[in-house]
Amino acid sequence: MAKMKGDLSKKPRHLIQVVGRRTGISSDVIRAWERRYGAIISERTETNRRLYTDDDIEKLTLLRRAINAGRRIGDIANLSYDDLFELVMGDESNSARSYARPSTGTVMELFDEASTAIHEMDSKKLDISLANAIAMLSTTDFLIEFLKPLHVYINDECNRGSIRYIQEKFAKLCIRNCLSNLSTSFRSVKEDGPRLLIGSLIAEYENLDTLMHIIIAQNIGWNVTYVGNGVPHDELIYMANEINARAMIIALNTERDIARKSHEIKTIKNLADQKDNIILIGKHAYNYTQLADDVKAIVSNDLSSFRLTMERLYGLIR
Amino acid sequence: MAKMKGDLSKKPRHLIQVVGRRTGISSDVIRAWERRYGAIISERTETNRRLYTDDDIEKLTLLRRAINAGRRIGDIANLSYDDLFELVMGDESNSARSYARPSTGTVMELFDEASTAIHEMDSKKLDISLANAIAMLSTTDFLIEFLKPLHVYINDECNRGSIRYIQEKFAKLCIRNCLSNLSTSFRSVKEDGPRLLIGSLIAEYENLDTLMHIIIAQNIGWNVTYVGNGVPHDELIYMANEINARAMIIALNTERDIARKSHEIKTIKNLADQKDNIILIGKHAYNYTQLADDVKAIVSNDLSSFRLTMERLYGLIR
DNA sequence: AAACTATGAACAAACAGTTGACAAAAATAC
DNA sequence: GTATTTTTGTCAACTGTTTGTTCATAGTTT
Repeated sequence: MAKMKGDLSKKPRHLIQVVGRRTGISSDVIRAWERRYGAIISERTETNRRLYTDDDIEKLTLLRRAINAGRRIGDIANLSYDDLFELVMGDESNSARSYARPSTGTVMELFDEASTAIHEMDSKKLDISLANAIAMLSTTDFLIEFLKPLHVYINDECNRGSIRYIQEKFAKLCIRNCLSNLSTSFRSVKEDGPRLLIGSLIAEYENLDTLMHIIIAQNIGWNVTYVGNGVPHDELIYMANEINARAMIIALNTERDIARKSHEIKTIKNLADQKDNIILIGKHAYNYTQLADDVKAIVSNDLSSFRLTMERLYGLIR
Repeated sequence: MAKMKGDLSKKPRHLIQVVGRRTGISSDVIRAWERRYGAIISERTETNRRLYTDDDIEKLTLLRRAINAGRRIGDIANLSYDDLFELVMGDESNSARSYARPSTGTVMELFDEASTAIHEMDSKKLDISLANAIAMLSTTDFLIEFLKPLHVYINDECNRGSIRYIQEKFAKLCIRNCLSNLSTSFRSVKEDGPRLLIGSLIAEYENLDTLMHIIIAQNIGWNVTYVGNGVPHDELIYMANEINARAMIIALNTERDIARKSHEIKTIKNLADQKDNIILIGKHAYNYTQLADDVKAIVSNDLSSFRLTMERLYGLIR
């Protein structure tokens, strides 16, 4: 994990399409911003293709967040990263939060900062670490390179006994909090993306991984409705049909009641209007591979493959 | 709050829409105030768009608070910032005890908006309603006049069967989300308030009411650490001592295991460094009145009395 | 060949500005 | 207590600006 930034992040290596997907800004718009305001002027290949760096992506992400908060692109396009950052932070919190920006933002340092806060049980410090990580990293990197490893770390340390149960709890609540905030800041990005229902069946617990999946789906452009854990399958069907969900995600994180859940998933498949797009995620999703084959559901075992799956689906639906 | 003001805050850089969002005053009104009373005369861009400074936003916010406190815009629009500030401080301290200020019309409308969103199962809409309510109301009003009734409403409607289980779940998750955001936006307001530990004992569920209590405590100035539900009492003691908590709040929302919990609360009382400040909140806190007398804990049955209690304690400690 | 990218022009929707009108609420007069 | 005037938020009509999207044309990649 923890690939050092630095090396890669300065290298122009992303095609415009990739940038579009990762930032949620269409390629046309990125080009228009360049043409009209010189917002991001990228390198080119010998054949004139635009190539963007990770930093470009981060700036674009900030620009989009600023626009979300009511800014006009023309006014902010050529602000520096720092000014933009300050602006976005001000906009997104009605009462000005103060973000302490760490000097150098490698994933490792961010990680250390967060784990120290957990050991010290300092929720304010942990909050700030998480906010910093969001600010420094692109959303995908934040989740995949930073938060997911942090989550694993917490579980491991707790199992090893080097942090206590209550530290695990408090840390996970801070993370949940942070994911909530992130989710909210993505909510109004796309005018009206296709709707996506996320939940888990009875005998499942709430899981931070599920929340991370939500962020990724929102980041792509889905309009997500999350209904939490332990939902009876007929309720899921009802809601999916009512809100005209174009896809449904079922989180499977325990090994209990696999038989019953399998049966329920089949029922959902049969009764939901959108029969085609059921995605199974979670620690124990692999137990349902056979079932998934039978009913043509998709099993997604990690965040990266989930992102690809949801991007593909998003493309198909539009 | 340690952000270097200076450069940026004097620069006119906010469009009217942004100002509207941040102050909760509609653009029409901002323009009307300028036209009629010269309240805030902003700079313009070359193309005649209004551009406001941070200071302008603060003055507008003060104006709104003054109006909330019963002033007339015509009388106060061209006061200086300092005069306005004193006025508002005076007004708000005089009426500080009566939280019934918002015209019922506003709250009603916000309430309708939210309940419609719940019936329609539109999480985006519900999010926006909640955000609107936060923008329109003071934090206390938001919680006591708006969110608490909404919470009760959801429970009632679900019991009556007029909304379904899944609607209840999704609505509560949206509210939780919103409370998380609110909590984050309060986190760094005060530099370092006294620390407060909030959690619940084993055999308790997470409850939105608890989250509302967190906001209120933060709003007063406490530095809150929330450890969630179902925490063993010895873990609570450990953490309280480690972080040097000046008070501990225990949420009691079920009627299970009252005897055991009573015993655990006694143990906490005996072993925690700060023995004096234990506050019992929640639906079933009243079951512990006798115990509270014995161990000199405080029982708080509703948000208003909780606010008073925490204010008093805050005053005593500082 | 199909999918992707670049460019510049054109377009439409959303937004901001101005002015004037209106109605509900609040203040004042009677 | 009722009638009036004043205050104030909202809205509509119209003009101009900003900005995302689309199209036609042409080049590149696989």
